[in-house]
Amino acid sequence: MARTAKPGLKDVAAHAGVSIATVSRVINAGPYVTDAVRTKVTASMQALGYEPHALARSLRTGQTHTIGYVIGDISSPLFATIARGIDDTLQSAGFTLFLGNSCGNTQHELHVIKQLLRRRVDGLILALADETDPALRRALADVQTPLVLLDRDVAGLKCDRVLIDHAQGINAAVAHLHALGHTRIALITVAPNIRPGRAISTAFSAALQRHRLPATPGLIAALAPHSPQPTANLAALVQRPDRPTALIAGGATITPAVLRAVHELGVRIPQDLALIAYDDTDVTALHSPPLTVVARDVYAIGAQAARLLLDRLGANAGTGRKTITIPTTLIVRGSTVRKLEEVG
Amino acid sequence: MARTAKPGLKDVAAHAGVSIATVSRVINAGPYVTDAVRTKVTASMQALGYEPHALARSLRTGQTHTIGYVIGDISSPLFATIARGIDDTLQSAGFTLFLGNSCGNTQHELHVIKQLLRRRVDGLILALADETDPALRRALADVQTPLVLLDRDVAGLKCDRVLIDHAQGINAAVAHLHALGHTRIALITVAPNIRPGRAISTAFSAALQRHRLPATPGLIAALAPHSPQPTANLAALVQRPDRPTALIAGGATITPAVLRAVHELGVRIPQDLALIAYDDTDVTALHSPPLTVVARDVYAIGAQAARLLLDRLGANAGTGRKTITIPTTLIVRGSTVRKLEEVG
DNA sequence: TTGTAAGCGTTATCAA
DNA sequence: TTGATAACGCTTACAA
Repeated sequence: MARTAKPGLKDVAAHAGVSIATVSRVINAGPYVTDAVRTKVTASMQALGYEPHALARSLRTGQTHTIGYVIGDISSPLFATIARGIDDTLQSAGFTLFLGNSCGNTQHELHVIKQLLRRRVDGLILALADETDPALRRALADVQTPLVLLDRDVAGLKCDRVLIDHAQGINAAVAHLHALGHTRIALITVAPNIRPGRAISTAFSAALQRHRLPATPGLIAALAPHSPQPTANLAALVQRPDRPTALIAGGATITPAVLRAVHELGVRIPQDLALIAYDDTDVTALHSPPLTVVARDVYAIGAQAARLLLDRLGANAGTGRKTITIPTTLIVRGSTVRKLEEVG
Repeated sequence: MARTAKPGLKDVAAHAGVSIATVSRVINAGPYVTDAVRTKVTASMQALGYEPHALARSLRTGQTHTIGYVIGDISSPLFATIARGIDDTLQSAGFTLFLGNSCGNTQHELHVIKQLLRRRVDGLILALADETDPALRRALADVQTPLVLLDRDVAGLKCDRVLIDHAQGINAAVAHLHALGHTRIALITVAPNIRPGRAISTAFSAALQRHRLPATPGLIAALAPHSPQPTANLAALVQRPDRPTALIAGGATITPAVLRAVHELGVRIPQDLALIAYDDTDVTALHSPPLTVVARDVYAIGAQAARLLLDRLGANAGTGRKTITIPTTLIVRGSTVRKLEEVG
C-alpha cells in the first residue's frame, strides 16, 4: 500500500476521473467548479493523501510565500521574541519563515542572504551584523526583493525599516540618574558599525549636555558583541580616580556581559554603582537587585517588520520607504534605587 | 540598465553563445567542458549577475537542501543554542535551515510541519509540544521524509532521535542534596506529555528510592510550559508542615518561572530552600546566589541532530533508527551550598 | 463548466 | 565535447 512517490495532481485527476486543470481549480478555490466535481475531487485528494508541491507552484506563480529573517546573533535575547512577532504575523497571512543565522560574520551573512534569495523568498528581514561593510552594501543595493531593516541604517539603501527610538530611553535613563544625584555616568554599548551603537552613544552625549553633566572622556566604551572586554572595561572604569557612580549597559547583548563583569569584580549594585541595563528579560528581571532597564516592545519589532513586508507585497504596495519607530521606556527597579530596608 | 526579471540559464546561454545545457554543466562543475567555454560562460554569468533558481533546480532534482526545525516554544533558552548547533552543521554541508514555531499548540504544530513538507524539506528536526497527541502521531507515521526527534518519544514512530540522559543529572542532584543532609526534596518539572517530563519524574523517584528517601506525595509537580502555577505550587510546598528543604526545577523553561515564584514569595536561597535548576544559562549563572544546575551540552543536541539527518540523507544511509544520548552533569554552585562568608 | 496545452528554470538523457 | 529536448508538478490562457 505504501506509495513510494507522493501523489501529484495527475494521480488525483486520474483517481477522480477529471483533468488536472479541474483538480487545480478545486485546490485554488477557483471559479466554475460544480459542487459535485468539487466533492469528488476533494474525496480523491483525501484518499490519496495528496499534498500540493509548493516548489512547483512557486516556480509557476513566481511567489513562494516565504520570508527570510537574517540575524547576526541568534543567541541575542531579543531574537526569539522578534521571531515570534514576525512568525505570528506571517502565519496569519499564509507565509512561512526562513531563518538565517550569520554568526556575526559579514561574509557569512552575505552567503546566507544569497542562499535565501536563490530560494526566492518574497521578502527579507535583516538585522545586519555590520551595516558599514562595503561588499554587503553593494550586494544589498542590487536586491530586487523587498527588504526590511531592523534598527539598521545602510547608507544609500532605500527600504522599509523598523527603528528603535533609543534617545527616548537613554534620555529618561540619564534624567533618572541625574535626579538621584549622579554626575559621573558611564556608558558601555555596542560597536558603532550598527545603528544601535551610534544612536545610543549620540543620545547619551546629548543627554549629558542637556543636563549640563561633564562628558568625561573614557566613560563611553563600545564593544563588539560577545566581547570578553566588559570585565576589563568595567575594571578600568571602577579604578579611575573619578570613578563613575552610575553605568548604563546599552544593549541587550551587553547586559549579561556587564553583569558577569560586575559579579567577577565584586562591584555592589547599587551601592558601588547604579546600573541601568537594556531590555526587560529574565536576566534583568530576576537579578538581585532587579535591574532598572530601558525597555521596548520587542515583539512589536518583529510584528511591525512582518507587516511592512506584507504591505509591500500586497496590492496596496505603495511607493517610498516606510519607517516605523518603536518607543523605549525606562522601568525603574532596584539597581538604581536602594530598597527601603537597605536604606534604613 | 535595470533588468526587471532576474536572468536565467537561457539569458546566460545567449550571452555566451552556447546552449543552456552547457551553462548548466558549468554551474554544476560537470564533466566535458572546455576551459575556454568554462571561462566564457563564467564571465557571462558574472556580467548578467546570474543567480541559480533553487526552486527550479529542486523541482527537477527532488532535493531542496533544506531542513525544517520545528519547536514548540521558540522562547526556550535552549532554542537558540540548538539552532546554532543545527545551523553550523548544516551550513558546512550546503543546507539551509527552515524555522517553524508552533507556539506550543499541537494543531498549529501540525500545520507548520505540513507547510514544511509541502516545501519539500529534505529532513525535519522536531521538538514536539505534545508527543502524545493522536492526530500528530498519525500524521507523523505517514511522513516519508527523514525525521529526527529532540528528546521526544513518539510511540510506534521509527526515526532517529537525540535523547537527553536526564537520569544522570537527576541522580547526581539527589545525591548531592542527600549528602548535604536534605531528606525532603521536591521536584517541579514539565508535563508528562513530553519525554523530559516523564524521564525527569521517573529518574527522580528512582533516585529517592535508591537513597532510601521518602517519596512524599505532593512533592512532585508537573507544569505546563509558561504556566503561571509555579508561584501557587511553590507556595503550597513551602506551607506544608513537612515542607521540603530542597527543590529541583526540572526543565529549562521551568527555571525562570520557579525563580519568579521564589522572589515573589521571599523564599531565601539556599537558607530556606536549596535549589537545583536546569541548564547553565545567563539566568542561572548570573543569579544571586548562582544556581547549582543540571547542565548538558545544548549546542551538541542541535549539532548531533543535524548530523543524524545528514547521515541519513547521504549515500551511507544505513537502516534502522539511530539514537544519540547527550549526558547531563551537575554543576554545584551557591544555591545549594552557602558561601563561606555567609556561614561564618 | 471542463479539458488541452504551454511554460515556469532547471537537470539529464540522448544524439550529434 | 556540445546541443536539442523531455521531464519535474504546477497554473493559466484558450478552446471546447
